[in-house]
Order: sequence, then C-alpha cells, then structure tokens
Amino acid sequence: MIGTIGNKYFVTEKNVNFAIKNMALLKTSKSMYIMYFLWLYLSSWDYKHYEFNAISGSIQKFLSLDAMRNIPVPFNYDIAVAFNKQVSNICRCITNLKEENIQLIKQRNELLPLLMNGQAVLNSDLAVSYIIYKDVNIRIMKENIIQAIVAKMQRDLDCRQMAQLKAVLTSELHNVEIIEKEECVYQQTQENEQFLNSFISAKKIEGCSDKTLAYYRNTIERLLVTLSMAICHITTSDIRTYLSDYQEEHQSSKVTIDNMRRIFSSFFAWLEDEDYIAKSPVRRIHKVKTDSLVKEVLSDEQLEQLRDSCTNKRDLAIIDFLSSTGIRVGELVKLNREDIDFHERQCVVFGKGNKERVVYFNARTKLHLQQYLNGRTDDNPALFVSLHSPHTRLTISGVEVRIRKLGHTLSMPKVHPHKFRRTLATMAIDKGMPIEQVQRLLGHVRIDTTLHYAIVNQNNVKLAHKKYLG
DNA sequence: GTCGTGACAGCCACATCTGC
DNA sequence: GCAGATGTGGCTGTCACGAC
Repeated sequence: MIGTIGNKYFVTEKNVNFAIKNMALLKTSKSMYIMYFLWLYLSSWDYKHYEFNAISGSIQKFLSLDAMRNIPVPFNYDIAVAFNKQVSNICRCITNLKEENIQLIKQRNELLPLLMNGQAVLNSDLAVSYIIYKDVNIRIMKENIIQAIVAKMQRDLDCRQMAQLKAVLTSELHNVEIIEKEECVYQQTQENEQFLNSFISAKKIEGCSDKTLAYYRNTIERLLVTLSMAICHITTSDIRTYLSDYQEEHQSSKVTIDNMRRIFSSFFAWLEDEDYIAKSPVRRIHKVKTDSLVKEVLSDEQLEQLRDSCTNKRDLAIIDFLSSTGIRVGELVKLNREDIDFHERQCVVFGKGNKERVVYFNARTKLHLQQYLNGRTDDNPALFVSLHSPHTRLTISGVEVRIRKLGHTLSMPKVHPHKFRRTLATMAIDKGMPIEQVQRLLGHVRIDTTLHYAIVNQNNVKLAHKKYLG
C-alpha cells in the first residue's frame, strides 16, 4: 500500500513502477494470504488512532520510517489467513470497482476534448451517460426548432407578431415529431465552441484578467458539454436543472451556484445582445439568495499573541505591517523596499483596480521592518522575500500559509491576512475615526463598502445602546 | 437599495526545493 | 532521510464597484 496520509491505495502489481518519496507510506507483506487483512487493518480506527499520534510534519503530514516500523498490528497468522479468506471476494470487488473508476475517469478525459471539438456527441439521455461516437444519433427537438425560428424572425416582427408566430408553430406542430440528424449535432457543437470563443474574446477586450477568463471558459464549457445541445436550443429549464444537479452532486453552497448563474447570465446576455439568440434563458432565473454572516476580527490580545509567536524578524514585520496599514495581502507582496518612506512612516501601494494610494504605519512597525531589512543579505528589491535562498519574492499563498500556521500554533482558528485589514477598519471605527478617513485609508471608492466594516462589531451597538438608551 | 460582474481571498491537496 | 518552507493549481467564497 502506498499513499500520503489519509489516502491508501491497494497495489496488486508485482512490479511497482513509481517512486516511493519521503512523504509516502509503504507497507508490504510477502504473504498473499494476509494482504486483505493488512489492507483493512490500515483503514481501521485502531490504526488511524496510532497514525494520529505518530504523525509528523506541520505543513504536509507524514510518518517517519521508525513510526512505520513500529505500527502495532494485532497479528495472529492463522486468524489473519482465515479473515483474508472470508473477505477476499469483497475486497476483490472493491479493487475492481476502483480500477473501473480509474478507467472511466481516463475515458472521460479522452472524450471531453472530442466532445468540445464535435468529434463525439452525447445523446439526450444523460441520466445513463450513454455516449455515441461516430455513429448515428437522433434527437427529438420540436421546442428547440420553434425557438430557433422565433429567434430568426425577431428583427422582422414586433412582440405581438412574435407571440402569434410562436403560438401558430406550437399549434401546427402539435402532432408532429421532428428528428435531428447527427451531422447537425456536430455542426451545433462546433458552433457552440465558436460562440464561446467569441464571448471569451469579447471579455478579453473588455479587460478581464486571464484568471477570470479561464474561470468563465471552464464554467461555460462544463454546461455545454453536460447539456450537449446547440446554444440556441438551451432553455431556462435546462439551466435550472443543471444548476440544481450540480449543487446536489458537488454539495456546493448557494454562493457557488449563484456565481455560476452570473457567468451563464453574462454569456447568454452577450449572445442576446449579439442577436445570436432571441432571449437569454437565464433572465428568468433570479439571484440565489445567500446567507449574510458576521465576520470576526482579531482582539488586541490575539494580535499580541501572534507577534509573540513569531520566530523570525520577517514574520513579525509582516504581522506588524498588515495590522498597522490594513493593506490587502495582494498589495503587500507587490511592495518593494524603495516604496517605503521610513521618515514619514508611509508607503505607496498599488491596489485593487490598478489604483495607487498612500498608507501609513506606526513606530513599532517601522522598527521591526528596519530590523528585518537590515538583517537581509540578498539584493532582491522585494520588501518581503523567502527565508531561504534564492530569497525570491514572497507570494500571496506564502503569506497566507505562514500566518495560518502561526494561528494554528496558538490554537487560533481562521487567521488570514484579510482579517488584519478587517481588524484595523473595525478598530478605527470603534475609536471614533471619521468614516471618510477610514474609507481613504482602506482605498475604497464608495463609502458603503467601508460601512460593511462599521457593522461588524456588535459591541458598538451595545455601547451605543448603553450610552443613548440605557 | 439592489443587481450584475470582475477581481481577489481562502482553502486544500500536492509538488518541489532546501538545509540539517 | 527527515522536516520545514514555499510554490502551484483548482475550486469555493467574498469583496468591491459601477449601473440601474
């Protein structure tokens, strides 16, 4: 068996053709008669209890060689052999199913590009995932034809005439069954891809980042592959069903589903604007109402605990800088040494929306930052770099992981860079700083964004109630 | 005030690199 | 070989801002 902690795989091949790295767990047996016994034991709660206590590594968990050598196996050879015999059929089934799953995933990965290129199509009955490849395929599509005709006539008819046309078509085709040939499906799939590419190009011209474009493409592609029909035939019901199924399958939150709805809305609204479709099917799908939760901030004691737990000058300087300036982590990692004005205790940050602003830091931050910079031996212009060579610029995830780790050592859950920003804003408002100045400090264009922070601290309400009404 | 949308933060699993 | 530090990528969730 091999795998990182928590993931155990049963390997039956005699010749294992992969590397055993230092972050893997290996347990073997020369006897085939007890292999299932060992496999199931390593999945048992008894073993997991041992694993939990013997685990090493703060970032990536693993077991040392000594810990593996000392795994306590309640072993009696005869009982193990008898057990193995009893469960061998079940274990073989499990192994076969896992192998079948791997094959299906492989098949899916091969077919996805073919589906997108129109070289393969899905039939309309996705419930059984039946795939027809280079073979005859038919699809009943009366409603889709009616919609396509109405869409093409929209320029020549007014609303009343359009409604009448749709009613006549529906009535006349009541007892008619329309069958679509496979070649049309090929064409439609290719058209879908062209529409998607055009949409992505349009968004790129509008200035969307590559990451946003990739997210858009991925989300829309999944919808088109799953529905496997021409874009002009997709109905509100299709999208509703897709969103509902996706939420159930992935156990996604309302926010995720609403994000997807927004992307579909943007895509179909663009198709509508470009006269590719008559009306966006997403128009009738309303915003998914999401829960509004109160965000936590760090207390003074927690901030001091975090400072005390720092084991190097860099981390201390980062925490002081974040808590003193309230800048975003994305802004922090972009800073260079030359951006800091120690005399005025200020610096210029390049913030969200490509806007520059000046932020200020306190005397303690100045001292800790100077101590950190004076101790640096590298010539990297970045303000914060990795501790070890080659001392590259710290990334967002690097700062996140570091701060989260400090929080874990103090049993302080959910400590992340943005919490310092929220804490600073809340403290400033608590201490009576004018909201307009907090707005400037945080770099908000609109003051209602700053007001989100003003309602965070329930103590404000309590104190105000005591002052004015109590 | 609400909605739509772009950008980015948060989180997780895993990979890679480095020093001891 | 061990253990920590940091990076990468994918997905989910939140923030921010302009438009209506």
